[in-house]
Amino acid sequence: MPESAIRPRKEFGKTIAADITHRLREEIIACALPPGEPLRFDVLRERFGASFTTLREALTALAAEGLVDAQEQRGFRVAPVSRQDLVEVTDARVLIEVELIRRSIERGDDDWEIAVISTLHRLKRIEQRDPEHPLRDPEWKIAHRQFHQALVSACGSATLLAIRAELFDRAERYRHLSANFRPRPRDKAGEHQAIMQAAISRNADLAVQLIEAHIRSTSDNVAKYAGHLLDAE
Amino acid sequence: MPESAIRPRKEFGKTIAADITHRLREEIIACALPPGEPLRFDVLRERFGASFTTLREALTALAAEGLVDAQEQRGFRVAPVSRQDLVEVTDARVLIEVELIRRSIERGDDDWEIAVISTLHRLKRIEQRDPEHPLRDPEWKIAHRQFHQALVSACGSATLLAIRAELFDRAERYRHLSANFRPRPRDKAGEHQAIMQAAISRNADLAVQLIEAHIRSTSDNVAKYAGHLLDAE
DNA sequence: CTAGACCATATTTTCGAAAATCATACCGTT
DNA sequence: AACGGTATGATTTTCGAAAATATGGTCTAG
Repeated sequence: MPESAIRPRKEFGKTIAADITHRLREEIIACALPPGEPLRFDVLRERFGASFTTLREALTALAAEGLVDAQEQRGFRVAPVSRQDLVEVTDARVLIEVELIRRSIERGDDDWEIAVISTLHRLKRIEQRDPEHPLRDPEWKIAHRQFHQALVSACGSATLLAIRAELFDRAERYRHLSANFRPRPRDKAGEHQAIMQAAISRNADLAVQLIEAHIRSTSDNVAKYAGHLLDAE
Repeated sequence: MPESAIRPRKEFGKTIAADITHRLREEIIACALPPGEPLRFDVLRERFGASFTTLREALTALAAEGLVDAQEQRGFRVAPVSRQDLVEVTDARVLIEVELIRRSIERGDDDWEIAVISTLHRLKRIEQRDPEHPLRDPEWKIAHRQFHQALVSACGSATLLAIRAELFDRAERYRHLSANFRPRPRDKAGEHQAIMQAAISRNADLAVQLIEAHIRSTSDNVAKYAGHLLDAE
């Protein structure tokens, strides 16, 4: 297969549809496709090199995740943003993440501790490299996601983890939205370190308190520096 | 349009895909399509009279809801059931529903009270008609769903309501699974009445306690009477 | 000048054929 | 007999044309 060796067509999944779902998700989260933007098939077809129906499948999946808004007979658009939605997402994240942290701290074994410690370690390494604009570094984004994922990974519920992951994605889009206007990243490194320590030392109450503050302060920052974008919709 | 006047093709949505998504969801929840059943396109094509790609879109949407299991390159199947999944769904429902009941009781206005009272009234009316096998009566199912929906409808978060709705659907499938083996329905009418009264009188702690017991006892019944089906998978 | 009907165009939605992939049975070799 | 490779049929996945629907502009009647 000479062609696929040059530029593999399917990078993330076995099917083209799964691949495009993944790429579209990334672009929407990163606000490369801005909120509210109409997703016309002609444009998508050229950009992603797939047919109508394949794109349709991807958009349908993303609509179920809340990243795309399907308007029957009138196509799709990137899910709009709003203050209300930001509040709801933040709120839902706190409710669920707090519970999952508690369960993970209660049930986590050695592997869990190792995962928490090592993902934080990697995150800090990457931050040292370029501490200015972490959100623009794809590696930082992945490492950040993996650290937070590791924290709750021992909760024992795949169902709640899936819900948590969707909410995390939706929240990350808001972080990107405000990244261009935020003067300077606040001290996330310190917060992550404190959360890790509370978790590893099995201090559930403290970990929960820190996580909630972490989620809410991020959200507050978005509202503060991207407020004008939230009202415009 | 003579043909569509005879048998309208799209009953639930403007698009055929949305319509089929709806119909497939109903059949899966009702276990007309049994858990684990392979969903082959030839069969679906004949049964629903739609083309490959339209069916694919519907299946993709249901996969995101957790009612269908997509196995890349090897098609779709009805999501399997298991003890573990039942426990997770029950558990997640309690976590979320309890919170939403609290918020609804705190925020609910007159319209909310009226909705709770009237949906329960309708439910009781239907139960009087045929108290034996409520789950086999489509009207009872709708009324039951609407009562529980009304209870949490004033919570103020569309995001959490959407998550709740998905979990409700997944739980309802388990109820259907055990319905054929359960000797007799327990006293749901009384439970619903008590929940309504606690909610209307703004007794949040009591309402929460009753709802949790309601959800857990339903789940326990499923495990008790459909246990053999859960282990077989 | 406004409201409504009508046409032309743009866009989405649906379809079935064609390509890609998987599962199975068969065959030859060890 | 066990194993590995290969051909065959079944099934999924993808494609672009065709149908259905929405959009926007023009004309006419009131």
